[in-house]
Amino acid sequence: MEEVPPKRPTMKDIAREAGVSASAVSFALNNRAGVSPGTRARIERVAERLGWRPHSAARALSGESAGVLGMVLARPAGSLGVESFFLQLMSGIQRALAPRDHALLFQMVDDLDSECELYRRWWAEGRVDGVVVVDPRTEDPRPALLASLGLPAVVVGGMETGGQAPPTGPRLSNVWADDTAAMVTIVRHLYGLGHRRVAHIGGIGGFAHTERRIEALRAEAARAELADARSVTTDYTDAQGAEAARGLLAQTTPPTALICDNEVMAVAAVSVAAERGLAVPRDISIVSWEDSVLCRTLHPQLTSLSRDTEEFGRHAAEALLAVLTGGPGRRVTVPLPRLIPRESTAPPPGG
Amino acid sequence: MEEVPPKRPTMKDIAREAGVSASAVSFALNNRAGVSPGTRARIERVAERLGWRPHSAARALSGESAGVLGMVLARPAGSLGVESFFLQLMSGIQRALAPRDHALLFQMVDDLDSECELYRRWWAEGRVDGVVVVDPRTEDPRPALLASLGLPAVVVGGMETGGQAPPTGPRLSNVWADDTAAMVTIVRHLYGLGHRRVAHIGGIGGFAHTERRIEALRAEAARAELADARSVTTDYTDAQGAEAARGLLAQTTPPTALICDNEVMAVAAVSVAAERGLAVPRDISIVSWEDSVLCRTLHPQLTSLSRDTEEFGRHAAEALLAVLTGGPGRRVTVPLPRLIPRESTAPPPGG
DNA sequence: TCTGCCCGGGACAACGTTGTCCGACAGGTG
DNA sequence: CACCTGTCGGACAACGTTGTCCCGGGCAGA
Repeated sequence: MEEVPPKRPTMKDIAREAGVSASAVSFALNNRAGVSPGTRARIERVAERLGWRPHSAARALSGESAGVLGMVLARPAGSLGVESFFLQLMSGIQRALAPRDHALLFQMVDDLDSECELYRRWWAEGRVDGVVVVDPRTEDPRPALLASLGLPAVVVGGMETGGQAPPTGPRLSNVWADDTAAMVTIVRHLYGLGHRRVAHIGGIGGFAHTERRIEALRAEAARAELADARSVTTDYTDAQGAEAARGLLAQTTPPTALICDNEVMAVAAVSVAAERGLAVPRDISIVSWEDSVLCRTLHPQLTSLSRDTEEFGRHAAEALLAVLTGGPGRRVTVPLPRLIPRESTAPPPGG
Repeated sequence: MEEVPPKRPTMKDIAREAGVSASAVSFALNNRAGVSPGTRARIERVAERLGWRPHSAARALSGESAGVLGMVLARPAGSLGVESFFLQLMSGIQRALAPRDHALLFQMVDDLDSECELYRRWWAEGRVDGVVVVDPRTEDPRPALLASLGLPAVVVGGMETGGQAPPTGPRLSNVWADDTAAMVTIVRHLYGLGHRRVAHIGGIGGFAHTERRIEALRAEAARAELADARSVTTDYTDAQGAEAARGLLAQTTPPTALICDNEVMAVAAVSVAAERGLAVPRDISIVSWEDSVLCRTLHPQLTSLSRDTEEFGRHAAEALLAVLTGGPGRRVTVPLPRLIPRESTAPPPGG
């Protein structure tokens, strides 16, 4: 029974022990001039011994940064997939944040409106110094909202479509992956194997990266003279992935290869193929845009696009911290993902 | 170019507009007596119009709660699986927290030591009001540490082993699932199908729930006179899951059924079976302790133990909030998970 | 009409930091 | 010996909120 309530040490405690004033302690511990080396050392020693750390609320209140970044994930209730993407992204963000003494406030909400509402609340409550915005859309209200609130942000996943100017700003950075180039890589891999009818099971329509991939497939198909390279949008779930696969494979001249925007839908597509008596990769090839344990564990192992998502998160955190310290908004492009050919892609039947 | 820096409204602003003092505003907005109904209404109207929200740091500083709960996930770098468990748990926690105006500070670290270090830091910085502790171990330093810091906590996943007293305390609650009963359910399902040689690919040794499941299998096997019901511990990854499955299936009298502590290892086990020419469920039955999209999407679909993880998270949040408001530490048992028989379990060969 | 009481509401301290200002004291110089 | 300059360090306000204290006015009872 530890009934003694442990008191966290404050600067006042340090000042008392070191025989100086509170301001001297503040100067010493913030490495500011105005304190003799001897006193500074003594103060630092006492602080160390007492295990002192600055009280985050007090620091935030006196104008310093709160030391907290926010990240909101808008997902309709109950539609949590098994994508490892977000957990890995967060892992990367935090690995960059931890040494800089910043923490991550994370919240999931149901939709975009709630997300915007939450940004307003966080701003009004002074909770966060900046936010990480994910799942950018082609028509996205968030950058404008955050700019109007003066809340620094980094958009993860790029935002431009067509020739539009990239939405960076004085307090907005942008970290993105080159989906267009990635799609070209995939299509050429399939083309090289002999495929001429390729279809794409995409993610959520209106998401910037979904639209970019659709556009990239269309352009590359036109260039390579592929027939009817169509894209279908889904909500990333296995159910809609399966439904999309069924629709595509039921056509009179079905595609010989499917590109799936995440691994969950790729697995669903494999199941649908089996259900229709099609063997992978003999009768149909399947590519997953996301690599994960799953893709390597399953049989057949899935040909996947592999990117370093943790690294992605690290870049995002760095970009946001740079904006926080007053730097200009910048645009970072992460390395192009690699295509890892495995067992699920092969020449098409009769090819 | 919005160059005007938007100012967040403070109580002072409200006081000025309403023609009262700051303390009157505080009284009115906190529903405390001492303000006439008319003045109260006027103040509330102004606050509403200005979109005022209490500044979290100021509130925290003046002795009120910070409105932040913390959750640490200790995972060795790069061992993030595709388990949807934690994301769903967090989702549930937040759904309970949001209406109570609490936020969740989330951080991932490499190991248990870093986790303890982080609790110390959070405490010293006054960052959190309480923490959610996951992955409890049989020998766990965290409850004692948190108690010594006076930091309220809820342990998710139960902690007792054997007849030990459940570690609840004045500021410690405990939300757990009855793994023993769940294991009994699984074993009886398999026994009913005719299986007499069952093995268990468990999670991380030393984790309380792993040890509980191991013990439960041993006890139930003894009762039902099953031969050699052995358990193997792993790190939850596909790699170790596969290795464990290989080891078990290579025995001279291999088991006819495998119980896997998560879905990733269950999938790995299916692959290993295929690799050895064994068909699921004809030659070997496989049960996954975790249900997810994956288990329903794969072929054969996996017989799984299904629990409402979001509900689990909600219970955890409620229990922690109860402790925060001064309630006694309590022990909550979540509903027993249901076993969902699918295609991966069937009578054993020759059974 | 005077005394006592209750109640609305204002002034002020407190929380733990940071930042500004200014006094004290040491050293060197005229 | 007096003066100036530079540095060390203390006193104090500020941040936005909550909590305590107290004052003044209205009302009831004597």
